Amino acid sequence: MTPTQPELQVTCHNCGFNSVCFPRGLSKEEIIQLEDVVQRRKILHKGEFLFRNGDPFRGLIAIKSGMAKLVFHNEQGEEHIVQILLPGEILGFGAISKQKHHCSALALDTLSYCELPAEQLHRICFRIPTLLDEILRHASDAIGTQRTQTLYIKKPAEQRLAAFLVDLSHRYAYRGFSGDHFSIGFTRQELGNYLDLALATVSRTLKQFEKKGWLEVKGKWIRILDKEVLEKIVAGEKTG
Amino acid sequence: MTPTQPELQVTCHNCGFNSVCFPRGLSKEEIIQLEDVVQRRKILHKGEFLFRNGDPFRGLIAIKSGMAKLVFHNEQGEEHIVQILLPGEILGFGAISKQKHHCSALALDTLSYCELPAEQLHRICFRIPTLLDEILRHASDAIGTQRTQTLYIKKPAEQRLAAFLVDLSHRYAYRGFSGDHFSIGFTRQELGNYLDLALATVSRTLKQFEKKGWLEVKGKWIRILDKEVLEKIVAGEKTG
DNA sequence: CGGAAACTTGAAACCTTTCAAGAGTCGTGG
DNA sequence: CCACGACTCTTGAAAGGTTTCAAGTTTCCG
Repeated sequence: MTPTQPELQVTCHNCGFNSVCFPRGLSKEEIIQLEDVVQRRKILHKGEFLFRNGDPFRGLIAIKSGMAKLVFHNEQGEEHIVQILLPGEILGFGAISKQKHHCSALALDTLSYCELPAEQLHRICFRIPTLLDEILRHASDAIGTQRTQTLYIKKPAEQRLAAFLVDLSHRYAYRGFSGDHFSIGFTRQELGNYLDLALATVSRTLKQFEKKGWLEVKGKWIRILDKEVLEKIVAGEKTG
Repeated sequence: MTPTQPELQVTCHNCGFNSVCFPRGLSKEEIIQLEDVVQRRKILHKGEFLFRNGDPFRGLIAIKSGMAKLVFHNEQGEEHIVQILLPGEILGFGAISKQKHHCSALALDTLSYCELPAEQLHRICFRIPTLLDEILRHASDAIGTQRTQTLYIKKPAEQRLAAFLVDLSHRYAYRGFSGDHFSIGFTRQELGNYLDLALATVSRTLKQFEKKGWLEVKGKWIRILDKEVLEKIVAGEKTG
């Protein structure tokens, strides 16, 4: 609680994400306790790493601004994008088990983040019992997210892309951004990698959605024009 | 600690899985404390539910014997098998977040299990600090498992099936069973559902592995004959 | 403004699915 | 103990969705 930059310092209690991030569900007093251990990290630029595969687990990370991608590298050196992370979202749970990262995380654009240090994690859970529940909830959410991802990969290209867009839209909206006009962060190549589609298929399907008037595509920016149809596509209802 | 069936009662400290299940990493004294809250449940028969989609989260479940499958039902009523569970494995983490289940779990054969009740979860973590770490580790493992599943779905049929078999083999071996001769639990239909392959493709690919002498297939029973080749397939190395 | 990177788009190739028919397996009852 | 029926599995052939390949077009950034 000794801000080094009084003017600029954002702490948990005055952070816009405190209802979705680490402090979710905590009382004002508990948030103040939490601030003691949460570290505000410096800014990263596009392509810089939050952590690399094999790094020791240093703590849970909350994205404050910008986007990140989580990538897994297999034996053959192929890169698989595992997750995309928006402001207000937390990453690092996968590394708790073995206390080291099995993925790399890197900035998709300029990014800032906070960290709940690993060595404090245990102690702070005991100091703030509510936090334990919240950490477990976040971990549980991470399982659900990953399961949803698996389920979508099993559907045809159209549904897969629609599911991605609808999911992103919800996540942006939930965190206070526009759910109708947002950046997908990924290039077509990366999006294809994430959804297990060829670059060409992503491009074609996106164009098809645009032709039908369901959305407007401008590079990485998407404007959702007909969310209901997209949600029907996700649900598997056929649309001419 | 008041066994109702002194002769038959298996408690954590004398359970064969206590190095992989809830008690993993706990001292003898801690295991005794844990036993106080872990409930031994009755036996289920094939097709009976451990819990159903929408049920309130009653606690984490550890399979003591038999196999279970975790299935998700989407809006259209399609069934997606999310996970297969072996003896000594834990399920239920996905339900912590919303305190209710989004999947159903049911016995693939005769099955017995233990439960760490939800209402005790918080308290027991405070009584046994080591358990908190272990619960977090198990949750973290669950994320890793689900991620691995997603990654395998992205590969061709051959690799996908090989990955499933090698994974199952490792998991059986890790829990003290034979890693070379085991049951896949699933029918071809279910295995196809799980791996996102048509029933026919599962059958064909399995037959192909058998023809090449990598394994012996007898209904649901598999005997691994050449684990090294299978692992090469998983890793993506081509094999004539 | 120019070059590199990202994206679009068509056509052929390919893996997997679907459809369908037949063989095998299991459990129950005569 | 064998027969029967139901379910499961195998296997072939055709259909289909995606990928791959490749050649343009656009966009981005120095």
